[in-house]
Amino acid sequence: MLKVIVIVGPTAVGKTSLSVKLAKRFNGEIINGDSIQVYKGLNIGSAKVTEDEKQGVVHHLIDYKQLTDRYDVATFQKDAREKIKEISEKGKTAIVVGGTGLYIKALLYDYEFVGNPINIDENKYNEFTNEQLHQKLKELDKQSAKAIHPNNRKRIIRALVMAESGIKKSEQEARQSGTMIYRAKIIGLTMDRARLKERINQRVDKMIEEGLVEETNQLFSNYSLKSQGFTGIGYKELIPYYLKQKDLESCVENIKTHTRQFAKRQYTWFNNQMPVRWYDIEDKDFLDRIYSDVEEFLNG
RNA sequence: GGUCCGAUAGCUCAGUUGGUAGAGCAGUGGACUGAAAAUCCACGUGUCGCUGGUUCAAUUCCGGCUCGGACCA
Repeated sequence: MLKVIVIVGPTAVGKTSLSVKLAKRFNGEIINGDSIQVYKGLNIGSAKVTEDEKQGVVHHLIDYKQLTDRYDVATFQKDAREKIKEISEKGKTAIVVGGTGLYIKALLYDYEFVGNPINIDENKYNEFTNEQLHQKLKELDKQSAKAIHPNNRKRIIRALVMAESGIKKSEQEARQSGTMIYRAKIIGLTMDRARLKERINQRVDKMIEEGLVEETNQLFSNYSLKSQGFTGIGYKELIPYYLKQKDLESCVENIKTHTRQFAKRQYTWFNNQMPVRWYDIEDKDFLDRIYSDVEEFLNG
């Protein structure tokens, strides 16, 4: 099994900075594990590493998709696994860093996505209520229907489409063992929640100062507002401002709120879905502890 | 100075024909297998501004006060 170092944690906690430090110290290359930073052009709002911050460290799976491209877990899983292989073969350390829980989990575990991504035409289901769709799924894939809440329309439809195409979601999942296919050292970065909030607010204000509005105005005038990349926090909230439907202040307030809520969901995921070893960045010796733990991991 | 309106959850507000109250948002916890920065679920006790009075009982009715806001001077 290949070894991989993984850095996770809520947004704004400092994953990027740690990743570069580790890469430099342990001869590593970084693989982005973040669903929004893969997009070209989403720089300020996605808090993407700058050239300066990279300090010469090689970064993968960043800036490699057009805004209008679709992107999904399966693509990430495939591409990231390739990168881990390549980096390992060079004798270097693969460091995955990102906040997208599902992506990281699908990468590390034996999640299996068969076939090609299905184009889902949601309009096809417009005339049905949640209850009706759920009922329909119950007939085609009872297991999945049980696992998905009736109000979670998006997931019900996904499972429905899969069942109709001949691959039951529940069966696809049953084939998996639920074990990791890498030897992973999962580092979780954390800090006091109240102070993280404060930090998030400051970071959003800084993004505005650094020209997030200019960045988005540019992008919005060049790409469809429905582009997948614009579902990212920091972008979708500024669309109403771009369309002159809302004032800037309230849009910025929304960015802050959504970022906080996102951070909370990230905690829920990383606390409950993966074996994360947490390090509090406010402990004076957290870096040293990480260094020695990583060293032990790489030598062990 | 006078008149009127408002004061209820962190915020915006609803409500109680008198029997101590509930929505949205925020917040907290949780779920998560092809859009995941997405999607979804659960959780609502707060001196009902303060103070007197009427009443078996007042957040609700009456008086005074305080603080907002509007209007008149």
